Amino acid sequence: MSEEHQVTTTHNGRVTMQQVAAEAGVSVSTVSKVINGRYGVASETSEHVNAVISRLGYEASLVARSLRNTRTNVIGLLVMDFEPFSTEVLKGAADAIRGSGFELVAYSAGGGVDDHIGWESRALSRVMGTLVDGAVLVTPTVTDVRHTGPVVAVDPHTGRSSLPTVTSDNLQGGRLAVDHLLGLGHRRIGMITGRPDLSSAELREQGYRDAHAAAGVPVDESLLVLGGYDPEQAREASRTLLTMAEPPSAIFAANDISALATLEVAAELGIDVPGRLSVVGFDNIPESALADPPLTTVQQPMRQLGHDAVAMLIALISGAEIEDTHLTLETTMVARGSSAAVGR
Amino acid sequence: MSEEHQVTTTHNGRVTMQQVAAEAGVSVSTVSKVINGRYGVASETSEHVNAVISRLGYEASLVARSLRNTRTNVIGLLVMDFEPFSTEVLKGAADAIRGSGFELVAYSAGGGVDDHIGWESRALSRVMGTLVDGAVLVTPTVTDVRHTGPVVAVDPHTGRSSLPTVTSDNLQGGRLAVDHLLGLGHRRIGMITGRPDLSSAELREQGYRDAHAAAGVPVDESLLVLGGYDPEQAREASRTLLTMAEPPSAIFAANDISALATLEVAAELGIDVPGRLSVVGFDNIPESALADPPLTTVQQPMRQLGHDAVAMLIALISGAEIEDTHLTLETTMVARGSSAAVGR
DNA sequence: ATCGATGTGGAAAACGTTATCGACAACGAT
DNA sequence: ATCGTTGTCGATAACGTTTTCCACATCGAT
Repeated sequence: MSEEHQVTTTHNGRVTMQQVAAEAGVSVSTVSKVINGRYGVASETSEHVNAVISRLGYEASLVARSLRNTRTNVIGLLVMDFEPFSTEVLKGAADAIRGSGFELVAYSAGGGVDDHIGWESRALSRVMGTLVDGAVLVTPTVTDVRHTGPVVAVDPHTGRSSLPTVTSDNLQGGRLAVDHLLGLGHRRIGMITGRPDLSSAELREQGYRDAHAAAGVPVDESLLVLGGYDPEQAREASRTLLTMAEPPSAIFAANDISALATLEVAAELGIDVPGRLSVVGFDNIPESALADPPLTTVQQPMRQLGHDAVAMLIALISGAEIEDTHLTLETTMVARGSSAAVGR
Repeated sequence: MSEEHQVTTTHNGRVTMQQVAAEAGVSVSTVSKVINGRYGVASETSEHVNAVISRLGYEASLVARSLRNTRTNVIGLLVMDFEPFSTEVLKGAADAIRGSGFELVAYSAGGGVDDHIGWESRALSRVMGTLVDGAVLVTPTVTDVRHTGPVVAVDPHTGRSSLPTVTSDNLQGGRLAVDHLLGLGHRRIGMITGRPDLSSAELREQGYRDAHAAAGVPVDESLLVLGGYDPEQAREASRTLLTMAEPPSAIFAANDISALATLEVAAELGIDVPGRLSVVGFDNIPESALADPPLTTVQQPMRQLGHDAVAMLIALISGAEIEDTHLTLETTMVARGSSAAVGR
């Protein structure tokens, strides 16, 4: 018996197309055709080659294939870190990828996050066009990115950006929160505002104003205090509001972090929540459900963000011309224990 | 001025090494040497080439590089789906990857999960040796996998497996839970057991027995009822236990899912928890903290699992011979409102 | 002047695929 | 008999890197 047919594995341990061809007694061209179902191979040989393939357990090298073709059928999702927000987005993205013919891989910047600025650009240019056909960028604040290919940003804060974006409707969310409080009878509503450089903060504040305007309630400017999305600063702001001569009966914080700080300050001052003070936050982070009392807040549709981002990305990759590349998704109220009717 | 230096981009939009070489007036070999810091190129030309590289924004194609080299310096993490458990593991893995020189990518099976059996094998053989140097497998139950390279499984259930495994100590966790109840004075402790085919269930039950033995409390076999990790079956089991002639004062469920079912049944029957019945679960899923009352449970060190799995994988990739390839990590008690001293 | 060192650069093969194109046989039609 | 036609298959050139090896020049020493 000839030992010619002996399968010699590569140093890698992988079976290569060469080996399949040799074992089947045909050329690599033929094997390739069989695999890709190209026309021009007798059904007889096709079956034989397939038999050899499964016997040897051959799997095509994705790397070689990607080098030859330009498409990889993989889309990447880049996150700075796996915190709750990006994790939820990731889940939504995973849902959307089903049956699309694409695969999803998630990259964390973790590897070498020496300087935060520009990591997106670098990570992107590394993978784009070689490992993935397009990318979803999940980032706290989008710095502008020179992109080599289709990119969609999921960004809770920036809003408008030069690249296609899916974001949640911060304006509507702010309105929702304040409408909720107005509906409970509150008329003096304080607000702890967010980071002034982020459009999300600006929009949430605008929502606060719009809700007041729509209800015909004048805004007392002294009730808006800067919290900067920062717990310490928010604590300070809460103290300012709650020790006023005529303190508000409710506080809308631009951020759950800030809202939780407000709850702490209220507890320190012996102010009962929601008896004497209602508090509403924004984001619905996991801690909020566990707070005492559980925090009423505005929920961002995080999974939906991920879902719509990959849907949009796939459309872009397929060469479709999208009319509006800025999607904003609606937020929802999550009413919990920290808000109640005024003067109860 | 000559237009020779005009940069012609590929169809891909990427700058290639050819273009850099042409622009710099050297050969591709030289460019490659400069990039990889090989010996044999004058510092003068080196600087010049580097200047051209940054001017053109060149980034090496990872695909081509991977095809040539056998190492990719990427490790993959395969999950069936992004549920809470695998997500936490992922976070731990991301932590462990920092500064290791590797990058982490996460694959979800989502793409084509037509048949669940064997998806691990197929996904693995697709990426292994071409896209990644090794993989961490996060899977509900490890089916044995023919692996082409270094693989570490993170498996909450199977325990012993042919491949290197990181798992949590189910035996110790079971003891912990029952010790907690014994410490509260309970002497008749029911158990809702898990799926009999999983070693995790077996070990948790053994922990139950060990704790009893250590405390010198005899085990009443009629207090062990099969729950099978399934909510409906667990509900049934709870009813059986709570309607006995001499019902237990506490129940240890092999699973948070089962424990929550027990809470529901107790509520239906008008049994006060923790007044007349203490309940302890296992896993600490997110819902448990939100249950009424919040569930006392045993927490698996999920992040640590991920962390140790990549640490082990990196060691394996580096060719280290590991003495013990089966790591089991300790669990911890999370005491919440569903357990209290007996007969309070 | 000639010979080896030494320093610098490029040509070419290889990694594992896929696509193009041509070779060759078989065969029915003229 | 000759000529397209059709069906089957294989050689070969890419894709963008890295590495090995060879060529050439310069220079100090005999």
